[in-house]
Amino acid sequence: MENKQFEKISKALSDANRIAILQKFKKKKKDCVYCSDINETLDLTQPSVSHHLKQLVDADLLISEKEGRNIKYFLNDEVLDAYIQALNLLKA
Amino acid sequence: MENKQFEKISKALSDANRIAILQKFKKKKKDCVYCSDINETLDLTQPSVSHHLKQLVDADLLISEKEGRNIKYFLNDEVLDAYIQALNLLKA
DNA sequence: TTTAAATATTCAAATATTTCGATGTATTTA
DNA sequence: TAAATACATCGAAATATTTGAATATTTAAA
Repeated sequence: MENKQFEKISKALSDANRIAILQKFKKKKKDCVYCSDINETLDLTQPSVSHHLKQLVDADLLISEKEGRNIKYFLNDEVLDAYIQALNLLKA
Repeated sequence: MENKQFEKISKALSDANRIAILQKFKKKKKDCVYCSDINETLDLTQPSVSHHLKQLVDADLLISEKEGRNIKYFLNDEVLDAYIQALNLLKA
């Protein structure tokens, strides 16, 4: 993984609200989470949530999929694994 | 690992200069790196390098040890592993 | 014990990020 | 087609981060 992508992912992970978003995937026991769910959970306005989701998508940590007027998000396990691998390489 | 610590580590990892610092540990094939080495490598003034090193130490990614008027840094593998574990938990 | 070397701290400027109100766009429903 | 719903974008304010010049501190050497 390129340093630039590593930096971008780290930045995406460096905010309490975005961490909370990612943790929703674990708690839900479903593989997708809806934008509206996140809007309800976080104590932020809709534009702020939209901004945070965009950062996660731009970092490729989340994959978004349109479903009518809703948006579904999926955790991108491949990118998460690649990030973990890059971290493991630091220990070499 | 607490979310707060996870956030702090992610933030520490979200800067190109700090990533370059961490990669010096791999490249050197030695387990410690001196402050002066990093000052020579990075294209930044000494106070800026000092600031970045402080962030890595504050996030517990680096352990610092005084040696005369020099400072030696060690990579904190335990914290790196704990961070990796927290990332793996996101996939659950 | 003065001087030099290595690193830290302070302060301010530049830049980036976060947040939200207002508004725009797309899609569904009435 | 008009209204409502879900989400995105814009613009601005508040806040945080990055950077370096100046200076302080600590330790070693002369």
